[in-house]
Amino acid sequence: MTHQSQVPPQLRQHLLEAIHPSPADRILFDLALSTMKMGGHRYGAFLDAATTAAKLAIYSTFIEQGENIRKTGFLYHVEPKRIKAIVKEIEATLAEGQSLKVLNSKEPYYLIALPFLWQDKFPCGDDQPRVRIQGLTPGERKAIEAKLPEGSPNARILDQVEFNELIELLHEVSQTDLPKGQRMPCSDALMSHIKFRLLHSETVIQIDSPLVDIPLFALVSESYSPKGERARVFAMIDDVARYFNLLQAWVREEEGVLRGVEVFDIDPDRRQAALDELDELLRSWADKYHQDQGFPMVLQFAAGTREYD
Amino acid sequence: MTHQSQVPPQLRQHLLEAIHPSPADRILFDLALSTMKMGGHRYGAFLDAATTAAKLAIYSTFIEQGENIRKTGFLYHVEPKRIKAIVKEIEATLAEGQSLKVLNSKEPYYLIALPFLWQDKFPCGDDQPRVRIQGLTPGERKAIEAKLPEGSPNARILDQVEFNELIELLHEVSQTDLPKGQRMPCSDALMSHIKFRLLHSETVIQIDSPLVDIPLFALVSESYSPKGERARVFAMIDDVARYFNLLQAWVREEEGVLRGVEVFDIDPDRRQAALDELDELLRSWADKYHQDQGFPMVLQFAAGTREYD
DNA sequence: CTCAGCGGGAGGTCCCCTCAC
DNA sequence: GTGAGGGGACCTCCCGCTGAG
Repeated sequence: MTHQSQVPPQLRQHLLEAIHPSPADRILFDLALSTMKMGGHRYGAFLDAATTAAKLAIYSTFIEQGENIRKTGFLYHVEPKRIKAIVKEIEATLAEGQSLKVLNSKEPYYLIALPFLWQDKFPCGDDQPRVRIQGLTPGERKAIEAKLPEGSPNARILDQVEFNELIELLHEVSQTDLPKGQRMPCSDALMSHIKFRLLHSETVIQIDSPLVDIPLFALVSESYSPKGERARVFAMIDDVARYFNLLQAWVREEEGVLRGVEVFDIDPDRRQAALDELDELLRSWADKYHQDQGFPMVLQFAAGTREYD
Repeated sequence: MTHQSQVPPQLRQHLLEAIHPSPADRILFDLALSTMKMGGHRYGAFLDAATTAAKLAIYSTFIEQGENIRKTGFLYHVEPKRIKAIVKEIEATLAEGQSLKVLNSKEPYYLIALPFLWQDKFPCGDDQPRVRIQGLTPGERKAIEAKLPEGSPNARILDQVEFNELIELLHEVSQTDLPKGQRMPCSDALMSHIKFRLLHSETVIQIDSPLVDIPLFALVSESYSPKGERARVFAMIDDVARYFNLLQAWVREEEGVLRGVEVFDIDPDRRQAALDELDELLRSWADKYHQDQGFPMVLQFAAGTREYD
């Protein structure tokens, strides 16, 4: 997973140069990469989330325009019929909870929850055998268990059927919040997708042994995707969302908002020292003005190589 | 326009609390508001742009996976057939220029270009009459021209037909880059949308006079949407895109990247002074380390009210 | 067995129309 | 001018099936 989850900068650059996207397009592209490639969300899930965002924008305008369907329709080039359906859908959500398709926190539930549910449903003590297939000698069991890498969680090795059922269960659980109308059945295609994601991310490995005629599956990681990188990607998305929010206050010209961009060139040898100094500078500035029970503030900053001019 | 282009914070808050979106969803929502409500893009244009972004993400993975259609399909839960079509579409774009639907720079061309094209095609000298309708006495002309607000650009007042033709021309021009296959005809619905946008933003006003039996249209602004706010919205989108890019380098743990968030509380009376000091602090830090011909760097920062914890 | 291709259903984006208030 | 209907075309996201290798 690690080597693929990195976006190759040269390919990204190549694409961006050819398409010449606007800044808004670049945000969408970066967001798609973050959520789909790194986060493991489905293609359709990303599109649904974008649609939901646009629906919310329409709804907010609908309210501002005095609940005028026609005006809202003209503003965004949407049919009155559709506006009405969107408004109804959103008000249903406001009234009785989630029915809009959004990107669930961080990553799809059926991926992140798998290690926990596996260990919960198929635990395995240190001295218990991990393989529970009938008709194997202790030696044959050990041969299969020897294929597990170091540090694998204590969990039973499952056969094809058990593994499929586990995924199916996870998929069911992940949809409990959704209204009955728009639940996706756990189709073969979806099952293959989830399986592939788990194997590709090296959360699970497949063991093919000549001793058994069906493939076996073993949990080899405590969590989906490398922990450090996942945490950083999540922090990145969070930072961008908050930064976006700050800048909106700046656009509205509210009081107590500062926004700035400093463009400069630097001696590469002094770069790290400069960044360290900056870090310290900002920290001490925040400390200097911090006062308990005061007005809640946040300062965000990022510095690095300048790519767009 | 000015009062509507502001996103009402309380409604935004209400929606966000009810939906409980992930940070990625909030970015999408803010982006939808910025491009659609403030930027004037169509609903469908935003969805198309989001789809394009997801297609690019798929394509980049396709390349990384050694051009393996099936693997890519499994990773994102997309049919091989569809992958193939997407790859073909993107490679056509890479080879022979734009064919993907993106959000054109800043705002839709048919809106921002209108004031310029109007003044270009229907200029009007200071001493020339702005109304060129047959059968009006000079006094009647003056009565109509008196309805124009102060500071209106020097341009002729158009009748219904001329105005429609102008919009149609603008729409044609805005599509010259697109391949023939996916050009939208200037339908009645689209025409109404564009007209409504122009009237709503107070770029154009409609004049109904009992002296003439058809409605007249007058250009009353040099540019679509308030200039200052539009500039700030554009800067915001640009900032967010660049900030996103910086953080991706941070996620990859590249050298020479600094990322930080400072959370603190402040005495409201000292807030402005603190922000002024911070601004000066960062400026002098950048000046201190600036060196011509050095390594290109950028520092971005934003500070304001803390809303999400 | 895998793998490519084909058909179908559901739903959404577009377009246009009429009729009552 | 607004709301509430009707219609149809087209595309895309999903699914399942078949037949060649």
